[in-house]
Amino acid sequence: MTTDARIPLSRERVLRAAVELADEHGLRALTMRRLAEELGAEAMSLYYHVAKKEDVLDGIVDVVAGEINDAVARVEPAPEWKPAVRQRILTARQVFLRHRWAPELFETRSSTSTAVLRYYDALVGLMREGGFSYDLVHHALHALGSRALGFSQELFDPSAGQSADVPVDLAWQLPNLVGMLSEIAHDDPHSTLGWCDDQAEFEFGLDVILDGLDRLRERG
Amino acid sequence: MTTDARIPLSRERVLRAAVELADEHGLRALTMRRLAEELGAEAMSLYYHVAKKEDVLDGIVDVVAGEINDAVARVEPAPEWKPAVRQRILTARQVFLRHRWAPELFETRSSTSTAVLRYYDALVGLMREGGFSYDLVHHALHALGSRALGFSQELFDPSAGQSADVPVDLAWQLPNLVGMLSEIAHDDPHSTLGWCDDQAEFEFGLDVILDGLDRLRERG
DNA sequence: CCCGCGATTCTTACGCCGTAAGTCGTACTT
DNA sequence: AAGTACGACTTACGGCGTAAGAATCGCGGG
Repeated sequence: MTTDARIPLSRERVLRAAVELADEHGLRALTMRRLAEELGAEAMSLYYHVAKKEDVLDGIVDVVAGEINDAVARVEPAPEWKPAVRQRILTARQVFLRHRWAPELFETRSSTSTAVLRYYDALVGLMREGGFSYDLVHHALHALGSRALGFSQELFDPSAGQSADVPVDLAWQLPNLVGMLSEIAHDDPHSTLGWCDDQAEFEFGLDVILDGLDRLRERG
Repeated sequence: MTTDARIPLSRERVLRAAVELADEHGLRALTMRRLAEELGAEAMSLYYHVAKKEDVLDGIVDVVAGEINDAVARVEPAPEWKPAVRQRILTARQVFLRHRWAPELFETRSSTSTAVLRYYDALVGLMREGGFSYDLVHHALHALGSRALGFSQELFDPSAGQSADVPVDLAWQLPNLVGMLSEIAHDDPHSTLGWCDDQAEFEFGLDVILDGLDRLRERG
């Protein structure tokens, strides 16, 4: 369909098509049949190159993590740990902006892709060089959570919680939220991601954590 | 099945059974047919009380958020904002420990449950009383992310990445990770949750953020 | 040239899933 | 006693992941 049927299938081709399909139509649209169709093949043919659908999902996580590693490899290293880590994470984030379906997938995979491990390894190295103990690095990774990889799931969309779709009687029970949102509303430009999860908010949260970690590092 | 078939179905009974089913067998096991079976009914009978499966998922998120609100309502308020917020979040966390499937669901729902809104409203109120501007509260909620509700998804399980399941040749490429994990391994007691996401790590990350926010608040 | 054989792809089929459409029993109203 | 409306049930459809086996392709040796 998308490409010539002459080209034989291969694990790599399947995974690339899967990423493309998810990019264009979302994770829900990524079914074995649809994926096969996109490759000009039948669903069962994919199973020669891929164990099961879970394998495809693990695979595209690895593909995205590979893109991240490629991207961070191209940035020149900063001298201090904090800008270095910050830069690295923001660069990784760019990849997630190209693959909006990826965060959900990264968070639900149980096995960890080797590309992700390589990413974390380099991050640990950066912090070690910056004077962190292994123990503090470990805590830091937990504190950063998904932010270490460049994304943060937003649990609720404040801009969607505005007066429009919340019934008035409920809004009366939410004085603080309503107050906050009415004050926020008018200075909010369009964001990088759709919601309120824009670049500025991500960087704010990231800096709060990095600054906190830096203080803990100084105290030794 | 679980309860007497005499009791008529109702939205509430359906949702309660759904929570119970997810608690016992995971989200994957929560299908309309299985849920009906658990209630001693047929799958299609549920649709009189519930619009569609998505409605069930939204519903059980609301049920869990309700449990959270009940739980936090029972804690006596602390005088200062930081222990108050901290206590509130750790109390909410207890509820997620009873419903391990809930984080995944909370993060993938698009519409926000009213119970969740009420939870956030109270949290905003606490921080406002503590001297936060609306603007800083807004940033704070983004910085906390899912931690505001009491959970944090772990992207990779460091303890699973130990020598056992990572091939040796790969391990050689991950010197920093291997170093960190070998040092961490022996002082790690059993955790509250299964993985490394134990109570201590959650509290560490939470305190890093709360301390950072406090400093920003002081600076006005 | 053709033949066999392994590598790759396709066909068919099964058991799940969510749910649309229509039927049936029962209890209350009049 | 008949009508009615609510609540549960039956049947059926299309889509999913994938098990099992048949068909096809490409290529090296007789």
